[in-house]
Amino acid sequence: MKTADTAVTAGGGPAAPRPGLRERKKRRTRDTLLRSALELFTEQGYEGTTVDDIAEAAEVSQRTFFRYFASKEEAAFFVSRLAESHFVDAVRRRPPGEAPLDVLRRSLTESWDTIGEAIEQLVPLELHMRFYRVIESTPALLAAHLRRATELEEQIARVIAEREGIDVDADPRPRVVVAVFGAVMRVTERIWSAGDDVSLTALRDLHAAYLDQVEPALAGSWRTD
Amino acid sequence: MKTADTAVTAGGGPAAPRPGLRERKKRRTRDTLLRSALELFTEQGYEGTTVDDIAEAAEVSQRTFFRYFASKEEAAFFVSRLAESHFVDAVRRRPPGEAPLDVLRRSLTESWDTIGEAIEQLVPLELHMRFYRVIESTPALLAAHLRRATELEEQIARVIAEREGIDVDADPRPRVVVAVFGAVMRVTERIWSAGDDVSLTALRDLHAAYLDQVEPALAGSWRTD
DNA sequence: TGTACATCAGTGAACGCGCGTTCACTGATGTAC
DNA sequence: TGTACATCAGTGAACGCGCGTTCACTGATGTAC
Repeated sequence: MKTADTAVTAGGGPAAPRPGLRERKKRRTRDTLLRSALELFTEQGYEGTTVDDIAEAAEVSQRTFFRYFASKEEAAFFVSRLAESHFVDAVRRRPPGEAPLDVLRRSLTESWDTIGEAIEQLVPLELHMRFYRVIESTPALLAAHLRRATELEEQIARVIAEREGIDVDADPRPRVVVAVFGAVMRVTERIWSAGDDVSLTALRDLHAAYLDQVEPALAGSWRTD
Repeated sequence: MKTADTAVTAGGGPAAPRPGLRERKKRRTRDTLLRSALELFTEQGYEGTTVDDIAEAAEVSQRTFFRYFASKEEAAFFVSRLAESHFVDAVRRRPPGEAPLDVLRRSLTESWDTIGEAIEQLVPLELHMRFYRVIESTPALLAAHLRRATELEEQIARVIAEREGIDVDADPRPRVVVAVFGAVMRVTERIWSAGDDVSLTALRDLHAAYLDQVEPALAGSWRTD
């Protein structure tokens, strides 16, 4: 299984020349496939949707689907990939000297501020949010999501270590702080996906509240409340 | 996909009457399947091993494999399941009043003390340790492992909440402390599996060292070292 | 503006593969008397 | 201890399914002159 070379082309790059007709057609085909996939996934479930279903909904051949996505899973996580790269970029841009945990926290806030528009270029944001809940409730997707999250964490730990000028393999702190932050993210994602409020705001609030509970949760005793 | 009714029968129960011949044969068949599976997985990889391969190695039909394990994945995680239930039992047995993080820490130490023998009843411990590294290096298995870990964490969070007499859905702390603990576990598992020392002791030491780094990692600034 | 050629997105059909299921059956173990 | 019957582990063969691949091909877009 090779990775298809469908790069996430987010807006924002410095005035890319308008792509040719062929290029625009390609992007349209890809976006149609993507939207069809997410719509079917949310309507009839991930497992209940075959690649043939998606191709048919997008009115292309199954062969064409695989030209754009190396696998069904890659299509499912295409938008997430975009969001993740936004987050990593935000981490890279934080001013030096900022405390690591604050770097993560602020990068998240920052990337959430802008990610919405970027996603809208690809598929309706509301569709993405609904699909996010499908991920949480589909064992195979949740598993893949967690594995991907682990890979992202490793990447971010390296960025943090570099910022701090330390060796990621010698000092446990970069991986630990990122793992803790990620653990809180995943707990809140799960709770959010089980709740009624599908909005991004609800997820953000939940995450902030839980992050504030890390210190109390690790405290010696909980009796003090 | 239904779960096969192959309960993990660990030793320790109060003097179970010696099972009949049929029962002993069943256990032998299951253990042979299990050992064959783990051996093949470590030798030729998880994906490189078909269910037919396993059945053939165990000298039974493929049909019989599925009588014992609902899926290939279930066989892969059979031993892990045993270890997990040991851990949960240990958590349940901690004296009341102990701080939640200490409960987790001590339960792990305690269950690691005894889990080795229990595993040996099933398959050679050394084989299990080697297979654990296969999990970490096989995307599909790592994904499944992480999903399972998440489920286990939810279960433990409920036990902790019950101990503390609080509502797991109203108070974030149980899920947060368990998630943080679990995050450290998984970071250390990954590092351990990439290293040279396959021993359980190495994993234990690494975990203890990393757990001690949680507080420093969350500290405002790292400059103080 | 027009022609000739190169590139490459999309096609259709067929295939390989392994997981997990279904069927009707055999023969060993367990139990009742 | 022996007989008759019930239970149930294991069999063999075939199948359905969907993912992802392979093949030789068509026709639209891009480019050179």
